[in-house]
Amino acid sequence: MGLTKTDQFTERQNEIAALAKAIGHPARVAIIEHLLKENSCVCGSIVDALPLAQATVSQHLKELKTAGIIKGNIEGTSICYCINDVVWNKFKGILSALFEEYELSKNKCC
Amino acid sequence: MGLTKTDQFTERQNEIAALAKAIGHPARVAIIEHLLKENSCVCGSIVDALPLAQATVSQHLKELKTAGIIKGNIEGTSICYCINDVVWNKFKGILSALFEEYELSKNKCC
DNA sequence: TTTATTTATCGTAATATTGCAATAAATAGA
DNA sequence: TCTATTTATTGCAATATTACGATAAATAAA
Repeated sequence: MGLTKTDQFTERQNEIAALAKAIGHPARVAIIEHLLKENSCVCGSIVDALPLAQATVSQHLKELKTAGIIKGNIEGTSICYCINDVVWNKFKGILSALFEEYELSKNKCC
Repeated sequence: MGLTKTDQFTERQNEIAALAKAIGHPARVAIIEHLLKENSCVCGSIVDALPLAQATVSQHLKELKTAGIIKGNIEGTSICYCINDVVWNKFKGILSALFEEYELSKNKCC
């Protein structure tokens, strides 16, 4: 119990869920927004921008990285984070398709 | 500890996170997909379509309802569930804006 | 080499989520 | 009223998430 039955769902369902879950926390949304806005995406600037401890931010960055949404490049002592183009576009595509399905469905019963 | 600092983030960040979190589980993605596909959206048909116990499905439905993504109409002994048009479109809009921001950002540094 | 800077990891506590069986609640129909 | 059907809720166990201080690891600079 307490364990999601991943193998019982389709790959697409698990994929959407994993990506959505990754941005399912305000801190991680804030990180994404920051990466979209700022020129610099050095880890430290993200930590400064968030109202959380460095360790906590690092943990959120790790989750986004695990989901594939962001990637980091080592730059001396610091790390430059940014959105992962491929995954981000895939995410966009998958969600667009989902929203598109809704437009096409005419069976609104309530 | 262990409690998300909701008040430290913007309304938009919390909004995106809450909606994303709601579809951040394969079972709930499956429910959404089912509602998009099926004519009937009676609760029982959703339970039959998912590889989970009735109580578990009911719990997932409650979460989607709490997030506002779906709504249910009582129809005799059963309940007819469907996507909440207003919230779904809002979700679409918010995410489209987020993806749009990425298109416009030219500061890909890694 | 030593020190400072930057980021990741560990350990821990509090809380949340997932899942199910059992049971309750609510209504339709006999 | 009694029974069957349908959905929600309760109670519980297992696991996951969130948060932070302390500390480790890795590199730059003195």
